Amino acid sequence: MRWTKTLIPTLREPPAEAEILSHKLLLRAGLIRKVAGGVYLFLPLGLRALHKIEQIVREEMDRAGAIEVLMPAMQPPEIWQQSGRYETARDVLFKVKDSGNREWVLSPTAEEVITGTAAAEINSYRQLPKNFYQISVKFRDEIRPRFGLMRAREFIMKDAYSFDVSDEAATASYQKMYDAYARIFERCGLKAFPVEADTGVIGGKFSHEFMVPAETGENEVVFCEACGYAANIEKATSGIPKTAAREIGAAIEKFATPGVVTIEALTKEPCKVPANRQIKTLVYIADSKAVIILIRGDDQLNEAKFAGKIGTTVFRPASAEEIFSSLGAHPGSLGAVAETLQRRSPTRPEGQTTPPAGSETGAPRILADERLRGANGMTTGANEDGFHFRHVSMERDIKVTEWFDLRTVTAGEPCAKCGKPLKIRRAIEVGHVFKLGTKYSEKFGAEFLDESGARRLSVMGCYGIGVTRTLQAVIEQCNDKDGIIWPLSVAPYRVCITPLNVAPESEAMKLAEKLHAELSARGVDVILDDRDERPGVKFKDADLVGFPIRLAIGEKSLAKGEVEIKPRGGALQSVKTGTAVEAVMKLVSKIAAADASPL
RNA sequence: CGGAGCGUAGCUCAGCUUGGUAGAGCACCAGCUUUGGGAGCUGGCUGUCGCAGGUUCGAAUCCUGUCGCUCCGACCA
Repeated sequence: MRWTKTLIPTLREPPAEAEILSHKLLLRAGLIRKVAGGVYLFLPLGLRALHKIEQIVREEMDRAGAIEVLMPAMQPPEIWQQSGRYETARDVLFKVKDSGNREWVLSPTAEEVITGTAAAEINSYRQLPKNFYQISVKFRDEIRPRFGLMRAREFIMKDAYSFDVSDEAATASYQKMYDAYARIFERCGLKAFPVEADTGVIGGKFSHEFMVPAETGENEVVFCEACGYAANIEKATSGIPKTAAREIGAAIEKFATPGVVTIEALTKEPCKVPANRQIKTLVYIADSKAVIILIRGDDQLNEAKFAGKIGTTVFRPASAEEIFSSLGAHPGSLGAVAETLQRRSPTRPEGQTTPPAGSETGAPRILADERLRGANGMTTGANEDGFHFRHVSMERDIKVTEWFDLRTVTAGEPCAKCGKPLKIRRAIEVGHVFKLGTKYSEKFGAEFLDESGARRLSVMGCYGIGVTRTLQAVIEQCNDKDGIIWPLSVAPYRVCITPLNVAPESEAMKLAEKLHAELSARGVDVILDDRDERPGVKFKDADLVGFPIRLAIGEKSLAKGEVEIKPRGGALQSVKTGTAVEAVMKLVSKIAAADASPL
């Protein structure tokens, strides 16, 4: 390819729309352009890099035994209602209407379509296992798209769906994908690592996310360097001890706390109650009902864990008014001591716009964090503004409906497996594998007949890779002050030939043409910078775009019968013109070996 | 959804407070010079000042509305 034949609109200055480095580089290097918020155009160079990643994904998926299909981006809402995700995923589901006012769903993933297809087409255990995958445009109605390709409304994703005869077989399929993912990201030059993850709106039994460490990542990962434990903070647990029990038997006692409405304030004079002896009371509205959450004063609620326990994704913190109408006090004086709840629950003010909080019996569900189990001598709000209780015993004074792990792990807590201190760092989620079980098989009747003629449900798994996000993650991880440093495997072109004189009859240009032809013939992606620009401009652009190898042909070295070969970010070497092609091939091998070196 | 900020040339931005014929740098075009790390000089092209209303003799500038973009928040009572 010749530079002047394609379009590489590099920018000297980063556009104001870009905040993080990889986004700036995507724009500056002329890889993408924004068409609308969260919606991007891939320019020729960006598309080439994207295709390289897609090809790696294809090769590894094929190698793992998956088969490629292509499913529609627009899907009938009925199947989404059938799976239940029309409701549970409604916040992210993109919906459009056609001219006949018929509604369509723009697919964020394709469990519904593929499971329906499997139900129709797979009838016998002889046809299993199967793993279908596709690489296609996906849609999410993001509340707030940001960071370029990181969180976009429209993006490219590889999604795969496995069907197996048994739980054990499904676990094997899961493991195959897990291994394939590790290879895929390694081949893309990414230092990605798997972490235990929450299953979110996809549902399922367990899952792992593949994470690329990056300060700009939107996920937090808890990990243990000693034993290798790693989990998304939404899922992570630790070996932190439960709250120590204190004097048994002290009677519960109300005391005045005028103006004290925060955990922090209660720790100070005159109350002086340490945060770890306080019970924090939170109120959420889940499926239009109030749910009380109790966690220790010095802990923080983990909403993802909470969401996983209550069985609905439709929830939000209650407003101060809702809280007052259901508990009789404002935030800051809340508690779950049984007598203060019974007093309120059965009757409710007339004309209330908010549905009465609580279950049929009138008592709200009370979910408590495991760390509070058995705690006594605690302090909590009295459901009366300006008053708290002390000497509260979890068991004696509070009727906890369910105990769960609801708190968020913090750095330094002991690892649950080995006891060493946990660390936390930010990361970009580039892949996610789920063991789904039979959740979707049941909804769509994906059954088959086993050897004995019995009807059984397929056991499923699903597996996603954010292809466009992976592209940006590569840039986020591979760059320096001058621009991108592409791994060989993903580079739009591996070699950039830079003649400093581009006059057609010049010796430099003739040699450039010859080397371009020879390298192309050897199967190397190569671009010839035939622009009539000053050397500085061409070098700056080559660095910005990040070609792994630059081959410069200037008068000075040409006079010595040499050309210059320089790996991006590495040392320049002069070689005789006659050996230039071999030298480049050797350098390609060397870089390839370095890229593939153990992480 | 709440809050804040910003919309002026392809890009980065000034001008707005105090209303009076639209600006700079880079980019682009032409010419000359230059030619190994984003060159210099001369000349030139480039605008729905986001959009719609309003105030005014006159609006990029003031007012209202609206759309878009960016950031923060939407657990920690």
